[in-house]
Amino acid sequence: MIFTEYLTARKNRKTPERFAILDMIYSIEGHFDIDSLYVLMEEKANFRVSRATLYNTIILLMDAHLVIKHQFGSSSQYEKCYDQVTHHHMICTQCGKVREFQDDQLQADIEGTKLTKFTQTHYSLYIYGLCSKCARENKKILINKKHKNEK
Amino acid sequence: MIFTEYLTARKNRKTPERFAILDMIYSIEGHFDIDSLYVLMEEKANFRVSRATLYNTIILLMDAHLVIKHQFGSSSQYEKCYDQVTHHHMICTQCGKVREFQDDQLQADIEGTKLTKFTQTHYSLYIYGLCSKCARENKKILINKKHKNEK
DNA sequence: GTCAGTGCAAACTTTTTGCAACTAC
DNA sequence: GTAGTTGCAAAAAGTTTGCACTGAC
Repeated sequence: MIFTEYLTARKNRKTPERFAILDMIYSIEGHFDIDSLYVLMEEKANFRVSRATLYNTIILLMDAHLVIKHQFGSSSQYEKCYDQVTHHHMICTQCGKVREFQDDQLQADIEGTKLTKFTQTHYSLYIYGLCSKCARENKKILINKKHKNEK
Repeated sequence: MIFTEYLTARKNRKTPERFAILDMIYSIEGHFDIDSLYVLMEEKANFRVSRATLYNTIILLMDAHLVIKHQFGSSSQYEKCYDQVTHHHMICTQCGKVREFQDDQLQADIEGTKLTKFTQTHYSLYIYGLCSKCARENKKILINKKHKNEK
C-alpha cells in the first residue's frame, strides 16, 4: 500500500490514527472539510481523533499525493485523489455550489502545457459563473424590479 | 467609469472610501491581501479605512468584475482584473511561490469548454508542482542522504 | 527506553458581525 | 431626514502551537 511505503521511506510511524483517517477519507465521495471529517470519524468509524491530528495527517496525505486540497469557500476542502479520474470544477458565484465535470480533451490540453523551469505534478481548474438555478432567480428579480419601477 | 455605473445601477453610494480603495488596488501590480492593502492605503494613499470597509468594498468590486479572488496560502489574495491579460498560475508546493504565465491556446481551450446548465464568467487555473529551485534542492538532499547511508 | 505522534487547550490569524456615529443622496 | 456606509471592537471560524502523555519501534 502506497501510504505504508511512504511512511517507511520517510521513517514516520505507522499509527492506527493515520490508517483510520486514510480509510475514512477513501470512503468519502467528493469533497469534505476537516470538521465534517472529524464528525464522520467519530460517528461512522467510531474512532476519536483530535482535530490537530487530522490536520497533521492531511498534510502527510497531501505530500504522499493521496489527497488534494481545494480552497473554495471559507474552509479548506479536501478530496481523495489516488486512482481518481481528474475532474474540473464549476463554482456558482451566487449560491456557492460546486459541480464537477470531466473533459478529457481539456485535461490533455492542460497537462500538455509546456512550462519553463517548473515540473508539473497536478492542477486545479475552477470555472466560475452562474448555475442555471441562480441564473433563473436573477431573471425573476430583474422582472420584479422592472414592474416596481413601472408602477 | 465602470464602478460608478455599477454603483448607480445598484443604488449604492459613491463614497470616497470606495474610490480610494479602487484606485489603490489598480495601482498594485500582481496579488495582494487585505492586510497589505490596509497598510498601503495608509502609507501610500494616506487614507485610513477600516479592515471591515476593505472587506465590504472588495466584495462589491468582485461583483462588478473589477477584482478577482485567489485562495492559495492562508489568506485570500486579490488582483485587479479589468482590462488585464488573463493568466494562469504555477504554484510551487514546496516554497509556495506563485508564478504567472500566459498561454492563449490554453485560454481559448478553457473558455471554449461547453458547460451544461452553467454560464461561465471567468476561471482560475492553478498548476502545482516544483519550481526549478526547489527541484534542485530536493536533488541535493537526496544525494546527501545517499552519501550518509553509504558510510 | 526513546522519541515521534497524539490530545487538549490556548493562542493566533483571518474574516464577519453588531452597533453607534456619520454622510451621500 | 433617512437609509446606506463606516469604524470599532467583539465574536466567530479555521488553523496552528506548546506541552504533557502515550505508544510504535
